[in-house]
Amino acid sequence: MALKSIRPKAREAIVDAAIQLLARNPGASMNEIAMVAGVGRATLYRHYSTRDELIAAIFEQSILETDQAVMSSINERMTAFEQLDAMLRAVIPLGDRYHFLATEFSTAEELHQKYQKELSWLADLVHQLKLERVVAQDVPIHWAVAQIDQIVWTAWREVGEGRVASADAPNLALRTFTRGLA
Amino acid sequence: MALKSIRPKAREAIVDAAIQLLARNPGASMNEIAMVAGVGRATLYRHYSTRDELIAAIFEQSILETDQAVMSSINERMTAFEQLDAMLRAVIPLGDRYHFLATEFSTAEELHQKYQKELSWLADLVHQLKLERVVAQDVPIHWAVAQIDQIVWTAWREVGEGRVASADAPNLALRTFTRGLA
DNA sequence: CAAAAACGATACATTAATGTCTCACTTGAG
DNA sequence: CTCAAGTGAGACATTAATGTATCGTTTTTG
Repeated sequence: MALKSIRPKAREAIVDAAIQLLARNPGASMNEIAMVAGVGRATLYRHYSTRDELIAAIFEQSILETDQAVMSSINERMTAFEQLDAMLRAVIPLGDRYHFLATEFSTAEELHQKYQKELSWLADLVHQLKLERVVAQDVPIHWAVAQIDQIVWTAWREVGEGRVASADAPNLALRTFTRGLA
Repeated sequence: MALKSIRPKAREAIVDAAIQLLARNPGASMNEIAMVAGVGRATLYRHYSTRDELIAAIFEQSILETDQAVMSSINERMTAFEQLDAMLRAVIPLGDRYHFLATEFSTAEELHQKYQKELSWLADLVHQLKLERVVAQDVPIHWAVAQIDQIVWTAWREVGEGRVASADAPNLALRTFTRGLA
């Protein structure tokens, strides 16, 4: 027999599969997740002994990855507009992870705080964008944050389904955010 | 004893409760729905003998209500832009129903066709908006449709949570769609 | 007021998912 | 090669939700 499943960090495969499934369908079962991860259900439970634990891990990893992607793509000398641009380019390829955060699964306190921290970072960015007159003064912060979330998620999905080229997506997203569809 | 539950069309109360719950949490149980509807679980099953049947009913009612709301608010003499404006004003108060459609629960064939019909109506509107140069030519149709969905849903939620006045929401939505947040 | 219809409450069977456990097998490190 | 750790498969108990059925009560209708 030729190649059976190599075993390159089962945990990664599990987390990836879980993000992929749960971002689209929050009710996906442990069984489905294990199958998509190419792993036995027992193995899944060996790594994450409950569903909540798995979700918490995903949540944490999603925060980590998006945070790293964003932070390594921006620097202090950029304007807020440039940061928004860079952030979109960095985050759209991680759209599933990003959206997982936005739909906010977990109710665990510790994770909720990390999530709030991410949110307040976004709110700060929007605040800066207002100072730079990229965003109008009378736009509610929550509204702007919600728009960013949805634009990232939509961009990711459209790229994934082949309706938008991955190179075009960040431009389309940025433009939609600032100037709408006109 | 004073007033016990009057019985004004249990079906309406059930459908309303189901839309309200399922729009936010697609995994809501029949028990929760019955409780929110102020109705015994048995009564719920008397009206809708399976969960799928209930969801189909909600789906149909959501299409009906949004369709009526839109159609009675527009007419042939309006420009596409005016129709978009009227449509947003009519549909934002029905945001939960609208979003229920957008997340597309049911896989039943008949309902799927009705849904596709709604979608193609939207796509036509976007097409007209392009002719009127309200939407740029190079914006993908799916992108525009997704933006409309999300803007309606966000507007409804922000109004529901008291962060935006209901009178302001349609303006904010329309403006975000056409000119972005600038 | 009286019959019929709808209701709430409750018990029950069925199903699907969660979480636990065991056992035989594969892989990798020493 | 050998042994320990990790794995897949599957049996099993537990739990939660679904769907069915019954019974006494309330509401409606005529």
